Amino acid sequence: MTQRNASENQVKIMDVAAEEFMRAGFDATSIDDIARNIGQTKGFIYYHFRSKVEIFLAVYERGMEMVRDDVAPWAGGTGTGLERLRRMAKAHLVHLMENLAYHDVIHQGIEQRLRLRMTESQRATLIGLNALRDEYEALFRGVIREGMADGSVRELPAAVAARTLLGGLNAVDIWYRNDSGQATKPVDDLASVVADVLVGGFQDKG
Amino acid sequence: MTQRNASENQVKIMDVAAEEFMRAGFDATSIDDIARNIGQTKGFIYYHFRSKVEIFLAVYERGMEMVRDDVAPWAGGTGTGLERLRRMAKAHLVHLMENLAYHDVIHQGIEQRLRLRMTESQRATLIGLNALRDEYEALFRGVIREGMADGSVRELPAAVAARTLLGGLNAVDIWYRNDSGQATKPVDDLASVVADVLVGGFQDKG
DNA sequence: GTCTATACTTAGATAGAC
DNA sequence: GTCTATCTAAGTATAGAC
Repeated sequence: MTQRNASENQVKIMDVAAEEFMRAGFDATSIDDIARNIGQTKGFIYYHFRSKVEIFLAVYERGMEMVRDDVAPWAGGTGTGLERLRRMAKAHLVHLMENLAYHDVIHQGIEQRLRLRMTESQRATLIGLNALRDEYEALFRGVIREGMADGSVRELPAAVAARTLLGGLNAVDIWYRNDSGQATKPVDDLASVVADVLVGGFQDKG
Repeated sequence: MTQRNASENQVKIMDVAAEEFMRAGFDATSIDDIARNIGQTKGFIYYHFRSKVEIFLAVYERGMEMVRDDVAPWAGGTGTGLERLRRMAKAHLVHLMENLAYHDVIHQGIEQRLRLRMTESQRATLIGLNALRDEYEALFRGVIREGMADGSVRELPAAVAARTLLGGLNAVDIWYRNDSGQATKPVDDLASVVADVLVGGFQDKG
């Protein structure tokens, strides 16, 4: 399913499924759990999706497309590579904090463990999603390289650096939800602090 | 089980279980899978552990104790707070790369999803492990604060900064294993690059 | 389109043989 | 101490009613 085609009911199922996958993990979430949380039954779910894995993949795709659409514009625009990198990092963090469940599913998807239990066609879908993910990572690699070219970013291996940055950004989904004390801190302030720590290491101090 | 008391067979089970948990995740790993990989049967496992959750918790504990024992010495010693923080980050990374499976289980444990399906006594064990984890995090917070005091680390909220750093360090376990091209790069070099990116953002540039 | 009833599979855990 | 046989529960998926 491309997200453009998703019906209203499918989106409802994805939203609830994302929350449940975050709460208990993919395996421990039953189709009945998802149905119950919508106030429907199994049959409703199976009418809209072929299997639990399909729901997971749809959530993963939807999440990736949403964050990419939010962050991609910041790769362009004015300023040095470093400045744009910081804007991208912050936009990613704000999106993550406001769509925790989707990001948690992306995180689970990246871990690739489900891959082992997929059918051939589901695996093909996952490969497509991995491409989407690579494309997103490439957005960061590109801006890092532009920063090295304009002298704002110090010399470093762009691929490793991009993964380190994205890993640090995504890891926020682990503790952000677990710490209600932190959650009261305004999203924007918290995103700034984390973005500064993570992007600061890219700066050329020469 | 405290790790001091672990028998040879228990360690063998933990080592194999950690690999399987990494490969397929906790839920999708059966006791039979673990037994088969040791060349034994279910009965062998259940003689040494009461349940699958107990194995998971034991692996989590063992992993946390191992990394703490490796990293803690670097919190002390000579140099500024920033220099010591970098040594800790690098030691953490090297340990992670050389004990991927244990770190992957720690990562799963931190996500707290299993908590929902635990007995009271297992939950109590998990709370103890969370304390161990907090203690480890405090090691980083402490050195960050020392760095702010000696002027090597810029002013920032230590708690958020420590979590951001540790999140970035731990996220390496996601891609390190998935990229055989990177894995050929010497562990030490890769650890240096990642540590520099992550700790660089702490530096006081004033 | 949605619900109910059910078939089927998998795997955690235990009892008892050896 | 380890193995084999078995009980049991849970949950995916489907068929067919409405």
